[in-house]
Amino acid sequence: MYQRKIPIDYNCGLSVAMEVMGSKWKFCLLDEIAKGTQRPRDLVKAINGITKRVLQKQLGELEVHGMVGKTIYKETPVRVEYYLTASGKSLLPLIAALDKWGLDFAPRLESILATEMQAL
Amino acid sequence: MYQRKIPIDYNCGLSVAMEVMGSKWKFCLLDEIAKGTQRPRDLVKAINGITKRVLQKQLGELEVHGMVGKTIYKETPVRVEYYLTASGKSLLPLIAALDKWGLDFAPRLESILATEMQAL
DNA sequence: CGGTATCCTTTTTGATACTG
DNA sequence: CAGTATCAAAAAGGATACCG
Repeated sequence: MYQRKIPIDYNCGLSVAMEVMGSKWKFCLLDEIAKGTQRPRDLVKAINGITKRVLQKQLGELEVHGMVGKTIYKETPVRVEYYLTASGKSLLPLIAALDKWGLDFAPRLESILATEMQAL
Repeated sequence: MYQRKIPIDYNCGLSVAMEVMGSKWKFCLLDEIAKGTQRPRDLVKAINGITKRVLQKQLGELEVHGMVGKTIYKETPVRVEYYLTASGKSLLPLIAALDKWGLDFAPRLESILATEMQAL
């Protein structure tokens, strides 16, 4: 049975948003699918550092939460294509904003981390 | 020394954003500090489910990344107040958007999870 | 190829106690 | 009160093998 230590607070948007998107790969994943990468094997190649197992798990969660859907082509070997649902697409502006923020902040972060490493 | 399995890609905004904000409490934390909750003990009370230890760790990371700063008042017992830096404040619109998205999506998530539980 | 299961390692977390 | 350390428990992650 579905269990959570801390129940979701449906009156708190951040609580809901974190339930759905609170894993570090999910923004990347939706972004990549939106860009047209639809097949699992291509997603593994496209997203630096993700493994098959983790990808599979997060795609499954995104599917349960209604952010993505998939089409199965019964060829051999089988082909599967993921796509964004309407809910998933509604996150795209947010993802774009996050991406933009990250790009703006990148130089500062780089210098911060350089200093950190120097200190050690 | 500072170690990462997957180096940050400074050309990818999402990579940078996830490095800084990719823990599920950080959005909540910045939001709560922005609302005026500044002291660690109050943050623990205000944020449902967070523990002192985790709070401390994430505040430390946010501080290293330049999202928050703190003022130490040398009273007894000591009093510490966290505040948002300019960088931290620059995330507020994003947090607000995320919060709004979550509120909009809440009813749908609630019904999805209800169905999930029924199925088991 | 997509998906699942297994085994094992690494991280994260919770509870607790201690210091200034 | 804020912050750190310790230890045990839980969760997440990598590698691999197998099935349809």
